[in-house]
Amino acid sequence: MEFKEAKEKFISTWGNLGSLWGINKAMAQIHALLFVSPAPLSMEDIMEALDISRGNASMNLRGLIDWGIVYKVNVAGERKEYFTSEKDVTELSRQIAKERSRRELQPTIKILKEVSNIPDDGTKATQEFIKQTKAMHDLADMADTMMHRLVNQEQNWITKTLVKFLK
Amino acid sequence: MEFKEAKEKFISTWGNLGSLWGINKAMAQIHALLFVSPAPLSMEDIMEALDISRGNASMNLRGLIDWGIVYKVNVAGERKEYFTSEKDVTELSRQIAKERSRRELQPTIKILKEVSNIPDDGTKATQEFIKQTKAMHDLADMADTMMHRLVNQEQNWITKTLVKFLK
DNA sequence: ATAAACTTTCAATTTTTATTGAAAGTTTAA
DNA sequence: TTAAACTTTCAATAAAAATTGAAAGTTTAT
Repeated sequence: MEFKEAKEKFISTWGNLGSLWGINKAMAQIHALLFVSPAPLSMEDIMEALDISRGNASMNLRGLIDWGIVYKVNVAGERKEYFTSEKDVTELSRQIAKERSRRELQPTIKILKEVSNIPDDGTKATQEFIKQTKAMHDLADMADTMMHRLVNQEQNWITKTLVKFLK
Repeated sequence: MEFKEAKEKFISTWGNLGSLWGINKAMAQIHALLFVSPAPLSMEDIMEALDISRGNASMNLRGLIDWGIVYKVNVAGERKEYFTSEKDVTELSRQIAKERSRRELQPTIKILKEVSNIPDDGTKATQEFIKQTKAMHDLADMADTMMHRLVNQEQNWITKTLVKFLK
């Protein structure tokens, strides 16, 4: 396999995989393209490389910036904006974990807490509901705490934890 | 909040959250419904509770069975099939981790290995591509190994690991 | 064997989501 | 200050995904 083919394969795979972390195809593909580019790219570059419209490129770049994994950069002597992605996979993971916790996990935990707090009216249906939603709440809460450990404190929590289990 | 309202809220929240683990709304809602039901439900029950068609119920129940988190059960003296979900949240997590590894992570790792193995032609673009896809491969491989620890060996790997970090 | 009870399949349709492209908006250089 | 260079917005459109419902398929009781 040659470079060009491999690059296309990587970008397309990453695009289809976007759903794994909750983003659309174009967004994931832009990220993939920037992730393997040695230098920042302009919007034109991205539009051309992925064959997408200006509007699409603009909106999805903003989305990636909101996720905190793509940055605007100024290239000396150039008027237009250039973009580059977070290159370090550990930092990338941390950023994604942080955002998913904020966007999905925390709102879910809040709702689980609410619904599991209804009064026990003594019926089987209610009792099962409370028991199950409480269990789910505790699980989600644990997962969220893990993610925060990952994101905040020790930079290399992943590495430390993994080293212990991987060898 | 009363039981009925709480139940609706839980089912609807879970439905919208389906995308978090890569399943559609109806599928996630069926799972939520079964998860909090004290007794197994028939297809009729599910269709009525969620206001969905027979075809929809049938296909999504199969999907959930394929995920290994919903089971068919026979109710004595009844001809039709009844369905129940995995009730234990730990087992549920294990099953989902196992399936996601098989469906998404492993195919991705294979492709990352392939594309990062192209010959180094000495250009900057190729060198960056190899470096970045290798880093991504290693990360994905670590994540997959973690998931396997979770799924195979120790039943309570999560608990053990978490207890260490959570207090 | 047959018919009632039940489940699955899948083409047609609806709904949701992503994408386009051109107008409006913004910034910069002269 | 103005016009060229560039970016954003958003209504219209296209593409993708989910849903329906009825016909076909299967199982079971008699």
